[in-house]
Amino acid sequence: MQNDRTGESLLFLTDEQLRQGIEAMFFAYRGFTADPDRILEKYNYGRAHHRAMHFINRVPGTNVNNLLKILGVTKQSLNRVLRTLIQDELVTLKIGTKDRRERHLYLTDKGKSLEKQLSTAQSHRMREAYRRVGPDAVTGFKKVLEAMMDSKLQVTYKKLRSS
Amino acid sequence: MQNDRTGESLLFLTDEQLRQGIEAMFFAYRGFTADPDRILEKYNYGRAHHRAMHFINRVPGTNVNNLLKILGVTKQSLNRVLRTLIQDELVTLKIGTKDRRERHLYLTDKGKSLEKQLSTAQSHRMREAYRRVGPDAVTGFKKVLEAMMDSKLQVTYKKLRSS
DNA sequence: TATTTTACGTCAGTCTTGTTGACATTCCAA
DNA sequence: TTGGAATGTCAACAAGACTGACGTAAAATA
Repeated sequence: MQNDRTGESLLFLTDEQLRQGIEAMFFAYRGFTADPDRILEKYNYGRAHHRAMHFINRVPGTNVNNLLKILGVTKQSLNRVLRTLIQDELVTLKIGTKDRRERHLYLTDKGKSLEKQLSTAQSHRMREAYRRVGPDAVTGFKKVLEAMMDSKLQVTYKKLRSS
Repeated sequence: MQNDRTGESLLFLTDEQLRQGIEAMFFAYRGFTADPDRILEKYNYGRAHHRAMHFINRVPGTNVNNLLKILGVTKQSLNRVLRTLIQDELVTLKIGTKDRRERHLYLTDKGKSLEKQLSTAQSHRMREAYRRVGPDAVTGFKKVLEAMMDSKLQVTYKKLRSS
């Protein structure tokens, strides 16, 4: 309805600009997932498999609980995905030595190969986008995204950065 | 594995930085949808309903085909959502006067009210993020998102901006 | 040592949201 | 007048999320 000019330093922010940001997120996320989705389809996997593989690759030897926290799904949901990945020999389990209740997850060579394919496709689009807009825009991009996360996820995100 | 320094102007882009961007998108999208999701749950609606309402609000009187292009789903999938929104009197149909096959979609007052609730919640988070990072970061944020869209969606996005 | 808690797996059932395929209706335009 | 476009709808299916309940092994603790 009206421009929203409540705060002192917010003068540059109109409802229209916020709405544009919302729509940009919506459309960009479609692009973000489009390339991996096409590859996954060929193997009869979905985004859930991609996400699991991504973070197992990122944090090799992670236990199930930790992965659950990162992904934000239930164990039943993750388990279904993990089971097929293990059956297909993309992921292996190792029982913890210190705490034998824990299962540590690793990508096999086959798993690493598919993960590489997926991340290459996804990175390619991001690299192209970065190249077109320049480094300053990239800095801003990441800052806004980080500020949009729930605080718990922000912690998770930062932990991953420093690992 | 190794730093990726293939192109001339890409020296600033490492695999690690790209991966951070990917993870930032993943985590931020969770934040992006979290607040509306909580509201939708109370009404027994899902994200699909939110998206439909958002764009019907944005382009009042749009026909079904146009909405399908924006949303990128099948008509059967959209129809299910649309049917419940019409039953619940959040959306109304008007048969086209020029082409009577077309159905033009509008939000009712009730629909506008819920849409407002949802967009307020979503905007609030984005406004906060913007406030924290400052205007330059916001510009970069939008630039990168736009560059990440499929070219067809980029056109759609720009059309919405100028409408 | 006995009990409780934790980590994990699994079975069963449900929901949302997406898909394909087929078919009917309305109606514009050639 | 007829072909094709815009739309609605029925049916069937799948991915991927959820809840709830139950089981097992192992660690932690009382």
